[in-house]
Parts: sequence; structure tokens; C-alpha cells
Amino acid sequence: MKRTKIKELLNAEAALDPVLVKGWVRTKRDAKSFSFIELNDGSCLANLQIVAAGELANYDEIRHLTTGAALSVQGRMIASQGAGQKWELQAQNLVLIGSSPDTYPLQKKRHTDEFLRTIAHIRPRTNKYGSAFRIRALLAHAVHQFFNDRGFFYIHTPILTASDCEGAGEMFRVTTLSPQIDNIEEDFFGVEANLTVSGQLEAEMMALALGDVYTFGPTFRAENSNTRRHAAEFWMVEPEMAFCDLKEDMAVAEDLVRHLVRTVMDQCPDDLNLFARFVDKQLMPRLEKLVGTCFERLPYTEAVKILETAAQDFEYPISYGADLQAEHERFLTETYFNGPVIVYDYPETLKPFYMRLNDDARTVAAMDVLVPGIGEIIGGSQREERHDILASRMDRMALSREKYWWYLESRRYGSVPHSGFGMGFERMVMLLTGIVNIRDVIPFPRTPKHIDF
RNA sequence: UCCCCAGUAGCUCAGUCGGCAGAGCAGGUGGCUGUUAACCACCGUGUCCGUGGUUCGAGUCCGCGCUGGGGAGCCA
Repeated sequence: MKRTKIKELLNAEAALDPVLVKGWVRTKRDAKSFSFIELNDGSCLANLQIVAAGELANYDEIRHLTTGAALSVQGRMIASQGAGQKWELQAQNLVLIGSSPDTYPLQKKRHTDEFLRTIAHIRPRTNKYGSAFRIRALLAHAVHQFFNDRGFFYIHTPILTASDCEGAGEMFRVTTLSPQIDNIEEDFFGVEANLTVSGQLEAEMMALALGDVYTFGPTFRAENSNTRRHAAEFWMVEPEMAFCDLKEDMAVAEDLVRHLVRTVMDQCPDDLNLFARFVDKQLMPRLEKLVGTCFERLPYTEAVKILETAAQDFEYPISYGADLQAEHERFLTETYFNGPVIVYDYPETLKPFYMRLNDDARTVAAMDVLVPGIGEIIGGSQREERHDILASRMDRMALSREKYWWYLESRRYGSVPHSGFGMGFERMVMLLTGIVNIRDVIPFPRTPKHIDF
């Protein structure tokens, strides 16, 4: 007999007989001569209530079932006689698949996130983390759906690379040499190789052939960042669009955010509700605001003016030419506008070489999407498509023309205006769940000094 | 990398002024005619993070170290 997932059973319109379910015991309550077992199989947040009567042949074994044990239960699903759930399963045959000794670390009570991080192999079995990872999966699917619906092609860019996309951020070195050998020519690639910090440069090449493309893959930063918003390994979504200017780029970014929020609200109401109730009381109002209002847009120059005249003391002073600090971004999106904001046209000196120089020759066509609670969730730009301007900008930033010869060459043959952006996938999961630590939205997070599991 | 905070039972925590190491949950046993983080009774549990010091006496005060967390920087 084929097993039925609990999600399907709980959504059933009518009683079913017989059914087979398999899952893990979340909790058990005993009456005098029978027991209630809450069984969860991960298909949804809710448990299925199993009623195990004292007449069952192995009832003595059932009586000793512990939290975490794996079961196979066959029986009939009927309308529940108790309040609190629509359906329950009256067990006719209950088999213990895997027992769970009393050292099982999860209990039917709240644990701290810090403790659960030390048992990352077990924590997906909790309500909160189960919901977070189901939402994460749906979100990944929604990313593909969004781009596929708009005629974008999903492309794969290299994980191993010899190029440093932005000249910013420490990279993880990849080598097959033993530590004593320092002759790079003997290394696997014969040159210094690293894990990618962005697929953008390669994605541009693909956009200049396929039109609209996107990448969605892992990214690696060796920065010694110890914050709740940074991980050494994270996932990034990077669309790249030919014949697209900054304005259209911003429109796609806004549409993407809105699509992702709406999809999760529509398709994960139960999981989302857990976060709205127990993690962040302001979650639903914030999400509704994200789908319901247009993102505020303002040039960097105006953002600086607002910050300069703000009735608020900042730790870091702000003036034209200074980068926006976390406190400045937070003020704009959380206090001044109280909603999503896109800041664009940043001073040329603040941004990487590939961003397109504006006509004022002082700013580049860059944009950052800022959201309450997270800060920067998307960063993008129109790319410099004019060969000579790009080349001279690379010279000024001391980047080797030889090393990026292929990137420059794309500007020689049929170069066109094109734009793109990068969206931190984990930050989107944080935005959607109210989870404040990136280590809690990645099943097995990697941060400095942490690579267990 | 810098600044700040914390570390007590398997877990979550309390521990007053420096004076006998505590509770709830989890686990065990028994009870309960349908429970909802079930409930009731009883039972066990400690390198008080480590180390050095002050003191008649340190979980408590001081130094150093380790681990965890928060903030900043960097960024997504």
C-alpha cells in the first residue's frame, strides 16, 4: 500500500479508509487505555492525530513511544471526535520504524535558536525550521516561475573562476597543491583559482546572446564577517537583460520582490502564520505593504539631502560622495519612507568598474533596493556597454585589460545597453519569515570558524 | 577585525549582600473514558565554561583564556 502524505490527508473532503502514513512522533498523550500520537511527516506544518487503542497487539510498545520515533501507521481516517482538528487516524496497524531514545534533543517546548544551531542535523524537525525550509523551497520555485513566465533563460555560470568580479570581497582559494608548494604553474588550472563571488560577468555574455537570462546558484565570500546578515556561502539570483536600461531594471526588481512575496502569501499560509504569530508580529502588515505599494525611488543625491536634513544623529556623518551606511539605509526605509525604497545613480567612485557612467560623468547607473528590517536586498546596475569608457574605467581602477579581455571584447561585437541585478536569496527568506539571523534560514550555514555538518 | 553582553541539570532559566545548588520542561513509575505544549502524584540528575587570584569561605568579586550571542565594518 502506498503511503499518503499528511498534507493531503488533512486537506481531504471526506473520510478515507484505508490509509497508510509514515512520519515522526512529535508528542504523545496517554489516556487510561489508549493514546493520542501527533505524527508529522514534514509535508506540512500540521500534525496528524493518531488514535491508538489499547486493543492493538503492540499497545505496550506504543505506550512507550517517545518524541522523535519514526512510525508507519495504517488505519482509517475519520472525522475527529475531539475539538482542535478536523480529521484523525484510527490506527489498525502501527509499526515502529525507528525508535528514539530519551537523549533525543528536541522536546515539546521552545528551544533557543542558538541551541538549535548546535544541532543543525536535527533542527529541521522543529515546527519553526520545518516551516522556514518549506518556505525556502517554495521561494526557489517562485524565482524560476517568475523568470520563466517572462521568457528568461536559466543559465549556469561557473563556480570555479579565475576572475574577481568586483575586485571587492575576499575569495576562497581553490587549489590541488599541497600547502608547501607555492608554484602556481603546477596547480590544477596553472593559475590562481577561486570560488565565485558572482556569476554576473559570465551572465552578461549569455544575455548578449539569449536576451534575458538569470542565474541562481551558490556564491562564496571569504570575508571575516560576523553578523546576522552574512554567510560565507549563500545563494544569489542574478538576472541579466539585453536592451534594458536602469529604469527597466528597477521595474523588474520591484516586480520580482512583489511576485515572491505574493506567491508565499498565497501558497504557504500555514507556515507563514507560524512566523506571524511567534517570530514577528509585524510580519503580515509588512508583507502586505510590500505587495500593495509602489517602491519609492530616489537618486542618491536626494537620499543624501534627506539624510543631511534629518532630525536624527548618525554615528557616521553623511555627505555627497560618502557611501550609505547601514544606519542611513535603515533610516530611509524604516523611518523616513517606512517601506521599500530604491536608491539609484550613485557616485562613480563608490561603485565597481562595470557600472555605466551617466551623462553627468559623476554618477553611475546603479540601484539598491532597500527594505525594512533587512536593508539592501537587491543591488544592480545598467552595465557599461561602451568599450572605450569601460576600458578607461578599468585602467583607473587598476584592473587588468588582459585578464578581462573576453569581457571587453563583448563590447566590440554588437554591444548593446544591458542591465541586471543580484538578489540575496537568504535575505529574501529572512524578509518573508521575519527570521533575523541568516544562520537560521540556511539548513547548514557556513560562517567564519563554522563548517560543521 | 573592533566594541559590548552572556556561559548554572539533557533543555529553558532563577540563584538576594560573598555563607548548605534550585524550579519548570524532558526522562522513569503509577493514576486518569477523547487529549490538544494534556493533566495529577512520586523518582533521578551538576567539572556552576576553563584557569589563576582575593577571601575564613567564591556560582557570586578580580585577571587571563575558550565558547556563544549582539552591534559595527565589508556586503547580498
